[in-house]
Amino acid sequence: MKLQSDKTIRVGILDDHRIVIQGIQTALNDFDNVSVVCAAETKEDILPYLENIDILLLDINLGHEDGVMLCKQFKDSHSEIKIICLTSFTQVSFIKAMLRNGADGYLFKNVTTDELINAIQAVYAGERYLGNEVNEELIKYSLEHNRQSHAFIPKLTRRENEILSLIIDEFTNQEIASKLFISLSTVETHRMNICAKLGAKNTAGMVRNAIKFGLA
Amino acid sequence: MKLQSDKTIRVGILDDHRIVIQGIQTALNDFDNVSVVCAAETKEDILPYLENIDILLLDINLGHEDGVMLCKQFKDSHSEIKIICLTSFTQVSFIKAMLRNGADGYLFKNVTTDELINAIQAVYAGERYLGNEVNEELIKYSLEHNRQSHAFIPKLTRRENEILSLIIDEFTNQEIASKLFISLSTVETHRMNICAKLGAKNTAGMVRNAIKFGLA
DNA sequence: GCAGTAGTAGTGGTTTACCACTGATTTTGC
DNA sequence: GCAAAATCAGTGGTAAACCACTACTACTGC
Repeated sequence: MKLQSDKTIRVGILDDHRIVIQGIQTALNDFDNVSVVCAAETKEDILPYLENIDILLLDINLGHEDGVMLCKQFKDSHSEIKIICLTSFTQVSFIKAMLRNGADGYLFKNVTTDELINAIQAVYAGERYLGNEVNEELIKYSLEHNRQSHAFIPKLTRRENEILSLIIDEFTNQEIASKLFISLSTVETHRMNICAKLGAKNTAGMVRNAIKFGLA
Repeated sequence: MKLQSDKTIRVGILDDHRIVIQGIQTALNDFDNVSVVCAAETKEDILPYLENIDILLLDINLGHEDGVMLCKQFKDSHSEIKIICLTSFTQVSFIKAMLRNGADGYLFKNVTTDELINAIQAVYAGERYLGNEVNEELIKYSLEHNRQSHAFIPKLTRRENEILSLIIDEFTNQEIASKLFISLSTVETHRMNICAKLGAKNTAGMVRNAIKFGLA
């Protein structure tokens, strides 16, 4: 299969899921003018190759590393490189963060081969490319401030996490209030909010779900 | 490449990330005796195929659907099917939940092709297979959390276990009394005894310790 | 037959959690 | 610098949990 450009586009992959790397390589294999020149699972492994690739496909969730930060670092050290974020994260906050940090494209991992190739071509040509579903997500977000989106793991605030831990450690609301130098009613308010966020009806469900979601 | 078994193992994939599906298909492509017969992104899409596959590779985070629940549903409706969880979630709570819901294997998505094949073979042969890193995670967890649990696992009576389950399922004492056709005070008595046996001071500690001791 | 355990049930409390509101102040994100 | 989120705090009430007792019955094992 032949692409418009005559020059071969050198693509690098940084993703800690080997299955994903394999999937991308297979998808791009049929295209003569795109070549996967390196695939790495960590920042250290990809660094030596950065100077020899045109486009980097970058995941956000890289085990202990943060793809959002890496995007900025790579763009700072290698300004000529184009970065397409390829991730499972559909939250608008991540899309915005990546674009703010210099990403040239954003695709969800349910991308089709066609769209992946389109994205690579567009970004290589200097355009910005967002996947169809990415655009949909952005539009949906701007229309209705959909806070919950598809957050599978509820996100608690710093204070809520603090109080949740104390609840699980068997402290009563009054004890927590004294410990944190806040009033009883404040603790009760937080407690209600935690319950709601965790989809629980009472203390039992709250603790159960907290452990289930790995928040404890 | 030839596997031990003569019969072709029919594999199905349920994952909402097409790249992942593609990666698995590629990885399994080289093996004659394993065949990916279907790949779906939603529960509805996979349902018609369940009767014709031996092993299902199942993700946990499926957009709006919950893989943990689906595992139980599939096992209930198709008891002969083997399920291997293939996911990014490394939390022990998810591993336990999947195994409790009947999963036969658990792998993280950074699995190698070799290990994926090993897992499929083992599970097809009736064994349970957990990935190396999955095992490491479980060991790490048990070292961190279960210091005393080896020494002392509280023994609850049949009735106490019954009531504990209902408490964890967010039922109030009154609701439990009605459900079991016993009086409120009986439930309260049992509840006090459970608390004492689990070394807990209140509902939060009771649920926490019940899960810690593996009673939930 | 008797001790031990499990299950049941009661009285009469006190303490805590749950809940629906409202609203102020501070911090954070664009 | 504005808007949103987070944090803090209150009223006033109901529901539920917590607690210390006692005590009957049925079953189990020696």
